[in-house]
Amino acid sequence: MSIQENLKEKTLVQLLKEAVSHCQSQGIFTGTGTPKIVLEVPKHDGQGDFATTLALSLAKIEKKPPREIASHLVSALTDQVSWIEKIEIAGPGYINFFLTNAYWLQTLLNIHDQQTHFGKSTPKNKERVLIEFVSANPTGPLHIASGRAAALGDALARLLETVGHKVDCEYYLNDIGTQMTLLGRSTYLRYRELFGETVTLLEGSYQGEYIIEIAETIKKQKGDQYLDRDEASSLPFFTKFSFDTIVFWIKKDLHDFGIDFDRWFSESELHEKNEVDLALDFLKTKTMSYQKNGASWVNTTQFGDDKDRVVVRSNGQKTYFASDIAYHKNKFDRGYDRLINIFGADHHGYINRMKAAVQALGYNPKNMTILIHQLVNLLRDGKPVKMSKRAGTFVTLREVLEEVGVDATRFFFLMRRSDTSLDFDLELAKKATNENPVFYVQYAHARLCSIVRVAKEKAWDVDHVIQNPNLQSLAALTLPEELAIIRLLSQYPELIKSSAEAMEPHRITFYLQSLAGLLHSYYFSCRVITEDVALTKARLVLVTAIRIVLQNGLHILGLTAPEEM
RNA sequence: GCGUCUGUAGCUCAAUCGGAUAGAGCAACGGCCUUCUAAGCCGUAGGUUGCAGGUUCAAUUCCUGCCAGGCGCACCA
Repeated sequence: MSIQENLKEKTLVQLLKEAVSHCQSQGIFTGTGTPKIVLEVPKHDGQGDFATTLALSLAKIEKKPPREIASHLVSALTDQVSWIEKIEIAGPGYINFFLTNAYWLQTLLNIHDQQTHFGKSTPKNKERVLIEFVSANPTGPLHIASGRAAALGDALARLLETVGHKVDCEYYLNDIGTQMTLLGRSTYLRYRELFGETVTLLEGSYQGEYIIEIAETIKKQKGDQYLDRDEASSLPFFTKFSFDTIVFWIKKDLHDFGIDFDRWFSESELHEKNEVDLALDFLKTKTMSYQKNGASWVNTTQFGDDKDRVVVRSNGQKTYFASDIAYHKNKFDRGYDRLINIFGADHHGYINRMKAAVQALGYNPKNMTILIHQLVNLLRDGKPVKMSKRAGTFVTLREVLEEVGVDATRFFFLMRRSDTSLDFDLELAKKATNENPVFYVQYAHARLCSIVRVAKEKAWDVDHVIQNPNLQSLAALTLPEELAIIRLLSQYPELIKSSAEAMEPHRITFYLQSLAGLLHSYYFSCRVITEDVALTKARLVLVTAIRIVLQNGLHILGLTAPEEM
């Protein structure tokens, strides 16, 4: 890690720790040991670069006023460190640290030194992570709600990789079962209809236009050869053809959305390899399952589920849950340290039963994280659009991508915490193209590129300037705006770590907006390219550093960083 | 009824492990292009953080109860 981070993380904390023990050895403090020392970046100007609430938390133990504790601590901090400008006690007992400009300028050197690696880190425990997401049933094109899961899962994967984990992305395909049969029959009926037959659509059958589209393709390719055959012998073909077509669409939609899964895992594969039976047998030998009323149940209640769950129905059919158990066993057996599942809120009832199942299988449920994202409320002109795949009334991800654009759609989904529901107003999203915050961020990047272009046109050797920065020349950066930008830049690595820890990519969108805001403001008030050679060089280093951080952040979100707009 | 998520400015949302004066964008109003991209900048206005208690030096944050909304509670997938 950077020298600077070590300074902040270790030395400042260390100094405080030493101060505490010093006070204790002098008998000023009666307690023993040190509480956890937290450094935070104050929200307001004039409160220092870092602050600690150490004195506040010590107050209770020592039974002394926090400010008094603080002043003891500060006088114990006699060890003079060159990069501390001054220390103040403020408010109820905060200790505020003001650091020298030179300390901050070091950040710019780090950024230029690390480039795309700035913000990356190495975890204490590197994990092999499998993120399963989207996994929508392949019975129709992806709709917009899947877009949220897709954007979230992909950003999370990039984020976890940035902090040093090995991440694979997987899509679980439900390619067998009653839904598949229903899909095949829906297409089959539409096929007959194309030859002039009057058909009665099945109860609950898929009725979207796309079914007719698939039927037409079959008609084109196969003519009337299925017309005289009975349904039973035709169905396997219609089911497979429909499935293949839809999976092709889904892959294409996701690819165009910037997401390519490492693996598409078929449910049927589990059955072919007998893994479902093996998993159920395994539970039986572990006495985690039992027979009741002719069905086979897993005792999930002992691990916190509301009720026990059926895995084999009394008619002999295995439930979906049985496949899920086998699937998760399969995942763990492939050697992953951590499983992450991203579910829509309509599946939140599965959390306890899946965790219980994992535990019944003998794995630690803590190694499986189920992330719930609340649903997307689709609106059109403020009025809710009811979506049903079967009725064929839904808005596809593709439609939104074509109308709103990939970057804006991704950003829109990632801007909100995943556990709040999200209103997606189609008219607003289209109309708001120019107002979407993603453009604000991307525009900042484009502006920075423009500065570099102009500088080069004016014969500045920008590359040379950037490649050879040193603290001395950067000392020309003295404006409060410039230092504010640098402080924000220096927070980037910590932001990435905490976002990854919390699995909350939305924090990055807010960070990027703040950074873009500072840049736009700075751009308006200060010119980078001036007659002042030293100043221009220093500012070129600054703006290119901003550009690197914007690029790195946008990359994690899966967005482009355009050079021109 | 039980479980779960949410409730913060007119709207959509932030708020670092419980910290100082709760912040942005949009919408509204008033300014700024002869100078590196005006998809921008500056300013004004906007709040009893759903309600009521509790915990403590400190609560948007934690706890309890209530109110409102979303979602889920199958031998469906």
